Amino acid sequence: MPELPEVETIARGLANAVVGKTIADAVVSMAKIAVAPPGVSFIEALRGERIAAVGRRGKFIVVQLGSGRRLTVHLRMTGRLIVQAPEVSEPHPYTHIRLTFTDGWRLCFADVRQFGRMRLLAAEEVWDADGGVEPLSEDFTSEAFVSMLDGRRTPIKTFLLDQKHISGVGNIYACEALWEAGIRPNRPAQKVTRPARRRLHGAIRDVLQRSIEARGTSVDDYVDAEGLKGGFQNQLSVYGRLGEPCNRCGQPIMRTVLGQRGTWWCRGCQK
DNA sequence: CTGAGATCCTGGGGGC
DNA sequence: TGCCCCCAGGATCTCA
Repeated sequence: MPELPEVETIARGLANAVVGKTIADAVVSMAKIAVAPPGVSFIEALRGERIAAVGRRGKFIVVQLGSGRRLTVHLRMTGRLIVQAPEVSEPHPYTHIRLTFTDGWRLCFADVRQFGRMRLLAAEEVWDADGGVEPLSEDFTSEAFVSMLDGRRTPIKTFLLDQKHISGVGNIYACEALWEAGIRPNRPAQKVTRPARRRLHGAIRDVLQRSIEARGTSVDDYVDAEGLKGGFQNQLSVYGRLGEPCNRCGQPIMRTVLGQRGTWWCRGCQK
């Protein structure tokens, strides 16, 4: 499941690989995956577009095009972006969209479960009005986070997963940050003490930053745009570690369900 | 504001 | 061994 660190890693790799290239042609083999503004043909609009830049917003990869239009990509659980050299002939399995550049290189969007989307935006289209704060930006201050939790009765972990509040945190990093801060995932957000909120704020930033440095977490089969696995799975403290001893207190890691999501935590040191 | 439940999909795991 | 059933999971939507 690509979350902020994985999406950041992919975006950086993609920037290296495709910025400056010009799209010669696009092939869409599953229509629902490729979304365009009303009356605009996804394929026609992309022909001749130059890739100006590649960035990230929350869990979205944002491709800036020469015309001022943008392409946003959300990978959901199993989506992948693959850069292929001209000499690679066999298509990647489950490829639904393929962009071919004028130099013969290709960018493929593949997705087993078909939940991901590639969306073409009009030049001035506002698309992330509801998006939350970027947790690694300067706007995400400790004070801002502390007050965000006031009056929220929802479990703290559910709060962290809501992209309207904080953009880019998913299941893995919500679990890890709560462990690092020593907070029980089902604690109502408003009941988290102020010192604990400050610890959590630091833990979110720390865990995301460390994962970016490790090029993300490869559980299931996540790989970046260059086909490389991440390394943060070796640093996970709770996620996916049911029954294993806690690194901090030795108690076995628990798994419960919160907001219909698997949740891993330690009864010994998360209060 | 909040939570519950449905929806979208398919590979793979569990059960028999 | 083989087959069927069922479920995970991010975002979004409806309903209570």
